[in-house]
Amino acid sequence: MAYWLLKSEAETWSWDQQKASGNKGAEWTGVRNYQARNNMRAMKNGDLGFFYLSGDDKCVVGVVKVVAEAHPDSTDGTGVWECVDVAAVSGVPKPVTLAEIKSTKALKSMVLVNNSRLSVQPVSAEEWSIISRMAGLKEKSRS
DNA sequence: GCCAACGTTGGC
DNA sequence: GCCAACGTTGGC
Repeated sequence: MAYWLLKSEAETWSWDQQKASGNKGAEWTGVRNYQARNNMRAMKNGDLGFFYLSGDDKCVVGVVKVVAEAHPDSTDGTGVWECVDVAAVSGVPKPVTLAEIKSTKALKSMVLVNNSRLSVQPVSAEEWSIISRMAGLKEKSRS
């Protein structure tokens, strides 16, 4: 069981759209970066991820679950890029902002802090539990 | 709107 | 295979 962080812009793919896709989820398309693609290839069904908004929002707003492992990205014609399907698990009672993450010592080494441009990132179990707590998620929704 | 960080491209 | 030029992302 691994943890991830998936970045989106609200204008492109919002949390509302993610929720509306229901339990079947939706393809996480549009990733055009090898490191991000490789992270998606490493995802297993049932892995959890934070849904993070970049741009104006810059915060974790929800939790998603991998429901289909890496397969070709239907929006890509080159055959190079892949995506996974993710489904919304729950929104967070209290969004966790990038500023909060940056000011939390234990999260200093997060990829989000050190390589903010990577759009699909691994999250350690410790980071997952800290942010879950900050977000006001119940124990059940954590690991 | 600016700029730093990073990735990709293309010339050599 | 190196590196300069360029484009994109994302935080401020």
